[in-house]
Amino acid sequence: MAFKKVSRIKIPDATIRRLSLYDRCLEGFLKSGKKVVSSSDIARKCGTNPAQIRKDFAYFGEFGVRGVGYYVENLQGDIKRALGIDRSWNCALVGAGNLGFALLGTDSLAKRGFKISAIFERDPILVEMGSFQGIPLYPMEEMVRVIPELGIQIGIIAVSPDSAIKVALKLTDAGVRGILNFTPTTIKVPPGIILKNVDFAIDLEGIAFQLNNE
Amino acid sequence: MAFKKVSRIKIPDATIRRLSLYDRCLEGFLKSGKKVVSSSDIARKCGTNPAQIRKDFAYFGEFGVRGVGYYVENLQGDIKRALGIDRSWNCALVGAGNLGFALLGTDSLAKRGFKISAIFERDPILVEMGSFQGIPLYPMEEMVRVIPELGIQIGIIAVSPDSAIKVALKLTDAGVRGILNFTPTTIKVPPGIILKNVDFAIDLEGIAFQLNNE
DNA sequence: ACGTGTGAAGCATTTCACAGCG
DNA sequence: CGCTGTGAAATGCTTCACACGT
Repeated sequence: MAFKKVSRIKIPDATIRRLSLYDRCLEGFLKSGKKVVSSSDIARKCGTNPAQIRKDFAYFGEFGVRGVGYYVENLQGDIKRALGIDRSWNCALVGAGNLGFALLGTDSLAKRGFKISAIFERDPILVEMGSFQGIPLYPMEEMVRVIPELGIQIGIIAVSPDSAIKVALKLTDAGVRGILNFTPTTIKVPPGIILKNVDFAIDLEGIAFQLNNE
Repeated sequence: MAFKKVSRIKIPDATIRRLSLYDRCLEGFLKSGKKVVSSSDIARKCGTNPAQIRKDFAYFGEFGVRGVGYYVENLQGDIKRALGIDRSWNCALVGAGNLGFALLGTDSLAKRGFKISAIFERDPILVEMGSFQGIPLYPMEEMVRVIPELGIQIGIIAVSPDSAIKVALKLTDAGVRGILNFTPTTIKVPPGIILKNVDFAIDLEGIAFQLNNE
C-alpha cells in the first residue's frame, strides 16, 4: 500500500503548499545524487520540521520505508501524483502586458507541467501579431470558442484590476475550472470553480508590519 | 482608546493578510461615497465573515462605534497604521529581467507606499543604461555601499533561481531588514530578518490538486 | 434597537512521543 | 537500531453568542 487515493478527509491547504516545496527540494537531492533521504534531511533543506513532513505524507499513504527513509525518486513520483502534477495542465493567459510577458518569459511554469496554450488580449494591435513565442494570440471575444476547443482548464488573469471581474466571468462562462488571479481584486466564482489569488503587495505589507513591530 | 500599540500578543499571519484586503475594500467604499460601513458590509465585499473582521480589528484596538459601524475614512487610517503602511518604505529591486520590469511597470507597489529606489543587475550592458524609469541602476557589487546610503529597508529578489541565495546573503550583509523572494528557492535568513516568498507555481499546483479531486 | 467588542466554544493544524516494522 | 507512521496532546485560529455602549 504505497498510494492511497485521496480520501474524503479534508487536507489542509498548508499541506498542499508544503508538498510543492518538498517536491522542489527533492529536485536538489536528485541532482546531488542522493538516493535515500530522511524526513529530517528534507526538513533541514526546506525549513520545516520532520514530524510535519511525515504527517503531510500520511494524508496520501505510506511513502517511506521504516528504519530507512524515503527513496528520492519514488517519493517524488508519489508527491507529484498526490498533487496532480504527474501530467500536464492546459492554461490560458489573459492579458499580454508586462506581467503576462514576465510569466511567459520564465520556464518555471512549463517545467512544472503548466502549459500556456493561448493568450487573450484586449489591444487589437498586439492581437494583430497573431502569436507570441509560438503561443496563439486571440481577442477577448474568442474566449468562449477557443477555451473549449483547446481543452483549457485553467485561466491566468494578468489584466488591469478594473477588468479582472469581467474576465473571470468570461473565463468561467467559457468552461475554465480554475483561475489564478494576479490582480488585487476580490473575485467571486461559482461553486466548483477553484480560485487562487497572487498578490505580492500583501506580502510586502506583511513584511512592513513585522518590521514595524521589531 | 482607538488605537492600541501593538501588543506582545502574537497576531496571526492570516489576520495581517486580511487587513490588507480590508484596506483595499475600503478604497472601493470611499470611491462610492459611503461614509459608514458595518462589518457585514466589508464581509460581503471581500468574502470573509463579520465576526472574523471584528476579531481582526480587535487585535489593534477599537476601530468602530457600537450600534453604528465604522467610519470609512478613520478605519482606513487605523488599518494602515496597524499594518505600518501609513508611511513610505524604501525598497531595492534585484534583477532587471522580465519579472523585475513587470514589477516596475505596475503602480500597485508605489500606490501602497513601497518605493523602489534602486535596481541592482548583474548584466553590465543593462547597468550601462544608468537608470530605468528614473530609478538608478547599479551593479551587484555596489549593494553594500548603496543600500545603507539610500536607507533601503526591503529587498526584492527577482533574479534567476540559482543566484537567489547569494543575493539574499548580499542583501542582509548590506543591512536590509526584509526580503521578498520571487524565486522558487528556499532561502535562509538570520533571525530578525523577515523573509516572504512569492511563488505562483505553488498556487497553480494548489489549483491542480483541487481540480484533480473533484 | 443596532452593530461592535469579546470571552468561551468549536474546529483545524502542528507537535509530541512512541509503537511498528524493516 | 533507526526512521517511519500515527494516535493523542498541545497549540492556534475561527465562529458563536451575547454583553455593552451609543
